[in-house]
Amino acid sequence: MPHLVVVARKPFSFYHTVRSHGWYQLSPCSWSESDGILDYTVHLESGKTVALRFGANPEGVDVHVHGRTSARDNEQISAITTWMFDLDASLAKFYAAVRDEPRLRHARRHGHGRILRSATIFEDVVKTILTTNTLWSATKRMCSSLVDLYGEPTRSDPRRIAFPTPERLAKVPVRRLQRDARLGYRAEYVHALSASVAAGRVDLEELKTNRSNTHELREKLLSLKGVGPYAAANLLLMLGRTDYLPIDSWARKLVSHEWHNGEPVGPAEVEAAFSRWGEWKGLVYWFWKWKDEA
DNA sequence: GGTAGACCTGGACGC
DNA sequence: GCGTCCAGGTCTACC
Repeated sequence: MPHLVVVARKPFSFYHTVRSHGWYQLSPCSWSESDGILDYTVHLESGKTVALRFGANPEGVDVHVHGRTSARDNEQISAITTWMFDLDASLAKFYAAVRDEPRLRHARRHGHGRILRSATIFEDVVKTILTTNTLWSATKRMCSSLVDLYGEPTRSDPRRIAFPTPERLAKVPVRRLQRDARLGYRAEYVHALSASVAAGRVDLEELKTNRSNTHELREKLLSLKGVGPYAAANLLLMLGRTDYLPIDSWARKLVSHEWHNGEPVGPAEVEAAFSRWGEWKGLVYWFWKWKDEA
């Protein structure tokens, strides 16, 4: 079983990066709290599907690979690991910006600032669409259904399944996505996105290295059906762009209890609460220690 | 540009 | 167990 160590820029916390948001609960991720192990299955450019086991390492991330891989596969696995855990991220400016904020005193100590990603932007966009207008339990169910029904299993263990490729999902009729995966009206969005990516009309992976300003990137995300202001801001954060707030009902609830005595608030109040943090407001919101959890 | 209604599902609640 | 209501973002049609 090949074993890789992928080096992280310090400070880095494997645990807090995995737990940075709910992605670790979404298939094909599987997290063991007691062991501190994140299992993940991924489809490689070589056509192989491999099961990966991520764990903490003093230098960064330990990766155990189940299955035979070539040197080139291992290079891709290292790159995927670096991307998923944002190991190259430099957070010094963020820590400097929040140094005097009591509610973010924990940020540097915990290595906060990284947000767990999937191997591909396609997977993250689909998962984000599945978080909209629904309960978290339904998001988990829809995600598991997509993986179980249309994902690619590894050769050695049929229970280890990678997230379906755009090509695979593009071949599934919308009605089946609605009926079998029970995506509801989101089935149209997922199908259209998959078809566009599979046909080469939309290149999501280039967003990983896109140097455009955040506004242009946001416009590109908003052009995808099913991606609105909340989903775009969420995806921007995952892309390392921290100047938009993912304002959903949860954000409004937190801000309401933090600064408005539980009175209902709208997007304007959420914006106002974090506007002073400028380019960092997305990260500040994400890692803010709320009154209720203090 | 702003707003209302539809979209679909799961959970809570009342009967 | 069944029916009803509501919450959850985004899209489309309309003003």
